[in-house]
Amino acid sequence: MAQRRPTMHDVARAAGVSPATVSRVVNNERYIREETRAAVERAIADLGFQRNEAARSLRPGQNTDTIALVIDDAANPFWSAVTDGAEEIARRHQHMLVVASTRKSYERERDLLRDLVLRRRVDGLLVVPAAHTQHELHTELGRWAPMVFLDRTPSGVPADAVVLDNRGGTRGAVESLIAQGCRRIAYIGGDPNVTTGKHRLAGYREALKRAGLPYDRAVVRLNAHTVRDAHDAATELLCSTATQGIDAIFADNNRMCVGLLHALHEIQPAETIAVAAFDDVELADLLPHPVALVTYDATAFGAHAAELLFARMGGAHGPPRRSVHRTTLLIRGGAPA
Amino acid sequence: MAQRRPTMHDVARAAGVSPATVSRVVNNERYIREETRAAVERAIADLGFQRNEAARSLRPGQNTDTIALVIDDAANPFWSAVTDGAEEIARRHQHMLVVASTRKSYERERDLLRDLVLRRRVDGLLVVPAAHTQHELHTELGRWAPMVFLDRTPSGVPADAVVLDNRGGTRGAVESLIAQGCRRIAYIGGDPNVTTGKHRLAGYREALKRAGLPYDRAVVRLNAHTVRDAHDAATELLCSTATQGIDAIFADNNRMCVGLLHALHEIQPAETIAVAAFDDVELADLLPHPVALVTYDATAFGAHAAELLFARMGGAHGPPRRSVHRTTLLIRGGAPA
DNA sequence: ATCGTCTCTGTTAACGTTCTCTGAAAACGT
DNA sequence: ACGTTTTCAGAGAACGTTAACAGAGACGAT
Repeated sequence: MAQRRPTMHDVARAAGVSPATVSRVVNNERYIREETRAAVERAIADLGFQRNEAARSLRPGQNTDTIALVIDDAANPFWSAVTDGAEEIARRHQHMLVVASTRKSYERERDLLRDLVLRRRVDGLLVVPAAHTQHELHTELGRWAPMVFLDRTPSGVPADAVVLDNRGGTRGAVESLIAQGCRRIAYIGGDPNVTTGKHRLAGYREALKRAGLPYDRAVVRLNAHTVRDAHDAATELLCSTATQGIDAIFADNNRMCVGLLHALHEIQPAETIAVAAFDDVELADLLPHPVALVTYDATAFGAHAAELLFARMGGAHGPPRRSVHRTTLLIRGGAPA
Repeated sequence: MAQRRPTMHDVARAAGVSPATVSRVVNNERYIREETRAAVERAIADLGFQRNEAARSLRPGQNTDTIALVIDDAANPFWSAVTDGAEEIARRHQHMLVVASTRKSYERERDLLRDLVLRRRVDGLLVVPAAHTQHELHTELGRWAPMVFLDRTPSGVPADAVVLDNRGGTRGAVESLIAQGCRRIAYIGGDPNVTTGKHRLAGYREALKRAGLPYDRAVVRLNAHTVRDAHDAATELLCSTATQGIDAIFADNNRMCVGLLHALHEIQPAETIAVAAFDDVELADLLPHPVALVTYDATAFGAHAAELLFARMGGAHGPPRRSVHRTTLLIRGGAPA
C-alpha cells in the first residue's frame, strides 16, 4: 500500500536531533532538555509518527505489550463477558488482547499456543486448556511467557489458575432440587475429563450422597458437546422407558441447559421436570417454568484472571495460586402468578 | 524469563549452513538441494525453532499475518458468532485475529485504530465504526491497511462494507405486526445516528406509511444503549398515560429486546402487547408469548466480511463493494399449546 | 586549577529476519 | 570444446528501534 510510514529517523531529521534522542522522548527518559523534547514532540505530531512495535520488540528484553486469551469455543456467549473483563484489564495496562479459539481441538490448542508464544511473542497467556492435558507443552511455553489457566486447570502444570466453584455450585443446585422433593435427578454433561466437568459431576454425586439418594449411571449422560447433543440426550432421557421416573435434570453448562430446555419444550412431559444448570442464561428468567441456575460474575471472572496474569508479568514470585470464584444459586423463571 | 529462544542462526549452525539458507527453507523457496532442506528441517525440529514474526515483519513489504476485528461492545453476545466466523476465515488464511472493543467510545476507536494500523501494523481491519464519523481517520488508515466495515457504514469512506438488510428486515417485522392487527406500534432504539439505527427506524416508518398508519414521535424512544436503558424506556412506554393504546413494540436490536421483554414480564400489562425485534435472542423460542425476530446467520456474516477483507489484502481492485446480508423473519415463542 | 557529578545528546552496534549480490558448480545446447 | 542457462548456497546489508558508550558542557566542592 503506497509510501512509507514515518520512522524515528524522519522525526529526528525534522526536529534536527538524532534518532536516539527521539527514542528518549518517546520513552519518556530523563535528561532531555525541555526545548528538545518540545521540538521532537512537534515533529512527531506533524508527521503523525507512531513507533513501530515490531522493531521495538525485536530488541532483547523488550515485550510486545500483547496478551492472548485462548478459549475453546468462540461461539459460546459465556466468553463474551469473560473477554470483556479481560480486555478491560489489558487496556488498563496498555496491552492489547488477542482472542483465539481452539474449537476444542487438541492440535489446534498446541499450534495456537506455540504460535502465540514463540512466533508472535505475546507477553502472557490466559488459557482455557483443552481436555487432553498437554503437560510438557504448557510447561515449556510457560518458560517464555507467564500463563494463567482460566475456568479449567490442567494437572501438573505449576501455573496460576482461576476457576469457579464447580463442585460447590453444582452441589448447591442439586440440593435445591432435592429440597423441593426431587428424588430421581438426571444429569447431562459435557466432557467428564476436563476439570469443570469432573468437579460438577462430583458435586452432583456429593449432593445425592448426602441426601441418601443412589447414584444411577443410567440417568447420567456425558460427552455432549453442542446444544444439539444436549437436546438429543435430554430427549432420550425423557422418552426412554429405561429412564422413567425422572423428576429433575441438571445441565452441566449453558449449552447443555439450552439444549435441555428445548427438549423439554418440545416434549412437554406429563409430570413436571425440575431443571437446574451451571452458568447463567439470558432470558431464563422469563421462562414459564422455574430454573435453578448456578450463576457468577463472568466479567469479574475474566478481569480477575487478567489481573493475576499482569501480576506475574510484573514479576510477582511465589507458588502458583488457585483462585476460586464463588457462585450464586438463582431461581430464574416461573412466571410470578 | 530465562534463556534465549532459538534463532535462524542457531538452526544454521546446527545444520551446518548459513542463515540465509535456513530462511530459504522456512519460506519454501526454490533452488534448495533436497539434502540441505532435510538437514535444516531436522535442525528446526530438534531445536523447536519458530520464526520470530517481529523480525520478519520488520523487513519492508512484509506483513504481520494479523487482522483485527474492532467491535463496539464485547459484552454483546451478537459478536460471539460474528467473531467465530471471522476467526475461522482468518485461520484458513493463516492469519491471527485480534479482537478489540471500543466500548462505544469515539476516542477509543481512534486510539485503537491508530494503534492497530500504525504501531502493530495489522494487515487488515474489520471495523464496526462508532457513531461519530471519523472520515479523515478511516481514509488515512485505509492507505496502510485495507478496511472492511462491518454492520455499519461510515459515510464518505471508500471501503467495502458488509451490512444486514436493516431497513427491509425491520419493515418486514413491523408489517407482520400490522398484519396481525396492531395499530399503535412503539419503537425502542439505540443511537439513531449510526446507519443500523437509522435504517431500522426508516424501515419502521416505511411499514407504517405503507399501511397508512401515522408516525407518532411520542411512542418512539431512541438513544437507549444498554439493556437497562431499554427496560426503562419500555416501562415508561407501558405505564405513561401519554402513551396509552400501544398494542405492539419493536426493539431495535437484541439488547433492546431483552430489556423490553423484562419490562413486559414485570408489568404484565392487561392488554397483550405484540413484540418484534431485530437480531435473534437465544431462548426466545421458549418464551410464553410470541416474538417476531429479524434473524440472520451471524457466523456467515462475520465470515463473509473476513473473506472480503482477504480479497482486498490479496490485491483485489475495483470500486468499494457493499454487501447486504439477507434477514429472515421468524416467529419465536408462544408455547404451541 | 582539579576533580567529580550531573545533565544532555550523538555514535554505534546490536536484535532476527529477508533480500540483493555474487559466485561456484552442474546441466544443456551448439 | 565452448558459452549459456539453471541450480544451489554464502556474504552482507538492510528494516526501525533501543542500549551501551562516549563526550561535552555546567556546576559545585576541594
